[in-house]
Amino acid sequence: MSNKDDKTAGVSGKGPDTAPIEGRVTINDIARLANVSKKTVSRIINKSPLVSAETRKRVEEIIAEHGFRPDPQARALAFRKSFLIGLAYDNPSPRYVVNMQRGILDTLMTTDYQLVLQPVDRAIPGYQDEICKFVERHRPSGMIMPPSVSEDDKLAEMLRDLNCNYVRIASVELDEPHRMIRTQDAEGAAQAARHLATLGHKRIAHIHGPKTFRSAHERLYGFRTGLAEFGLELDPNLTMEAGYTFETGVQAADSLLARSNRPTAIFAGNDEMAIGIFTSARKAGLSVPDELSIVGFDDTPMAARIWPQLTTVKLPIREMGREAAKRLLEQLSGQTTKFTREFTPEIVVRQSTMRAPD
Amino acid sequence: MSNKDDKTAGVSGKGPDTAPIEGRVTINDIARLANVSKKTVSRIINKSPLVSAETRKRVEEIIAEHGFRPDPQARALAFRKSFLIGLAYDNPSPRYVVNMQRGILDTLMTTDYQLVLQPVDRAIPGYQDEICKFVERHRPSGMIMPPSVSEDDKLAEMLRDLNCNYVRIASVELDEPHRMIRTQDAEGAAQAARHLATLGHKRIAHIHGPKTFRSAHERLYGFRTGLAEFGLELDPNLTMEAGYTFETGVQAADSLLARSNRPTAIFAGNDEMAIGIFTSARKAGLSVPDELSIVGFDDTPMAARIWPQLTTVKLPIREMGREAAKRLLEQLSGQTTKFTREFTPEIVVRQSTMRAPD
DNA sequence: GGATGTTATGACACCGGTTACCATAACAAA
DNA sequence: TTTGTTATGGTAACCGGTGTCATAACATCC
Repeated sequence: MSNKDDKTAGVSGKGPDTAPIEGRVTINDIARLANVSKKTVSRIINKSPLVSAETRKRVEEIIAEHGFRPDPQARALAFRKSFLIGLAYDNPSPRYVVNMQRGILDTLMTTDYQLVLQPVDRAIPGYQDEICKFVERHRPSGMIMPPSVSEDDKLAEMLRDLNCNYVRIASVELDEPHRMIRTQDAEGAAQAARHLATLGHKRIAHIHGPKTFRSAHERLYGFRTGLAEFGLELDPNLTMEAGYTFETGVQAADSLLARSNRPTAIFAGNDEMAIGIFTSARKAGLSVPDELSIVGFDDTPMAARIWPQLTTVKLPIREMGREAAKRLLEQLSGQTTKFTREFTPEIVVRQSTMRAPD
Repeated sequence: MSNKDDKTAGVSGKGPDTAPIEGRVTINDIARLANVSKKTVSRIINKSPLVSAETRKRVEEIIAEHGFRPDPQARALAFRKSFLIGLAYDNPSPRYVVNMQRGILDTLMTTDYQLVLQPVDRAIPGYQDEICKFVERHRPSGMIMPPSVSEDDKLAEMLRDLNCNYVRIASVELDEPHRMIRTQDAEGAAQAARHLATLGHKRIAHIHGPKTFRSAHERLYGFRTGLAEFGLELDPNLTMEAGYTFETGVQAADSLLARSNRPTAIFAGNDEMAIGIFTSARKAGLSVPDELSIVGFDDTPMAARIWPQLTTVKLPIREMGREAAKRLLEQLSGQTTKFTREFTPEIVVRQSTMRAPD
């Protein structure tokens, strides 16, 4: 085997060695061909300013010519930092997860970073340790956390202690701006409120998600605010908590629709629960939207497939994933942005809402 | 900084060095504490038989005591193989993707392997190069390919040329047994046929997926076979191709239901298209299941949420992911199983099917 | 003009594991 | 007793990059 790691490269001064390269192109090959030291090539790869323009140009040409790209594994070892980005999530919606992944991958595509998945269960006490163990062991370059994992301040603190970069996606400003992607859930919920108020509804109910989700608070708050703009108040008796799932949505709606003066419209904290309301309404013999208007949140694919199609509030999940990854890459390159990136949801009006009866 | 890489460790014979360990525990620390060489520790990690039982026991105790685990990055560099498992997929269903990921992660959880995602678009010519570039660059330990990526024999060949382990999940036996996870799609489709035939349907239609998906062939074949058991034939005029999506499902169903002697039952190649049939039926003013029975394939969550709930054929996706990863790990440890692991789908009867009218 | 600073570059150890190869001890065979 | 095997463990080089420090060339200062 030829000694590719020839330490005398660039010293003999006899001009570049043009011996053929066997196997993968390494930094040593480039150094040998360019008649410089490994270290100089390394400097160029890492954009160090301590290289003359002349040398840089020459080496860059050789790099391009041979299609050299530094081995991520080797860099990982030397940098004590892998080129992995972790995604820690507990969101139960496949659509949300897949779109988030897609968005992140959109951004990572052109880089050397890889996305690795870290699904967790927040219900398990000490679940944070699992993530930290991953971070300690694999030293990812950063972590991305969508709700509700993002809402765990303790986890964020642990990551900071481990000196691990991260981006949190949440509906409230929980962290420094450069570590946040913010969604204006309250504004989305307010839009839902305005839509229903405009249609003349007065008895309006809200089924919100678990109090452990900040988004549940935000959406409740925004909905209340939106109604207030029309002089309406959200009746506490018509405000129920459910588990962001289909089944709990059915249950909550069953209870609401059994009342003597039942609501004419219900706003659900997510589409899963909204679809549960359809089922409940059917059981109660109520026609949607004639006798009951329904609004969801998320715009899952189901929203457009169910009948009647669900009016809902839409967040650009994929776009958010893209931005989260961009933010993380910014952090990795040392930038710290001053402003939180915000995403405002938009209501998508379909067929599950209409003018209030009477 | 103390010299942790002390070459004299284990030579002095003065008993183990008990100096405190700073930072992460490395193989050198273990070697020093156990009073043996790095190499011996390495042998033990890699289960080499060339170590005495006594030494092994002692070193293993020290490893356990200090919770030492070899650094994946360093091993990756030395092995010229990263501890990543790639998932190359193009399945449009988020549920499928997420469950597959979950299953694979279930198995990988207890190992040092990480899952990285490689979403691709088979429609792009040369998409295989993208995967191969990933393999060349990151040297994953293996790849897992669910349909329809799994059905690409050229890709499989390219991976073999790159000496990359892989497992294919498909509805037909495309490769050596140890590289396959097989789903009995034909049997699932036959169950759908039997179910409809038993309900007395005669004019039965089938909307199958794109011919580029082997599963589309298998399901068509199985459905035909199942009908034949009841002396029924699948009318070519009632057999249509669509794109495995909601929209194409609507279109195909529109055409079928517009006919003078329309079918009394339709079996769709997947749930997405089946749900499209609901929409089409509603447009045509047909009541499901009274006037039209519908059967899907996949048992997506939507199947149980839509009304009437969809009768469909269910595959244990997550379990399949688990097994695929197990297969891959077997390959990596040198085993080659003789038998293909097979999964047989099961029909889930819900409310979208009933006795044929008349 | 010598001391000092700055820039470009290289030598070398190091990251934390691995393999290739060699050394030695224990034990069996000649 | 000598030689040949086998079991065991050690050393050095290596994987492909990085950091630290030294040095040479050149510009700047008093």
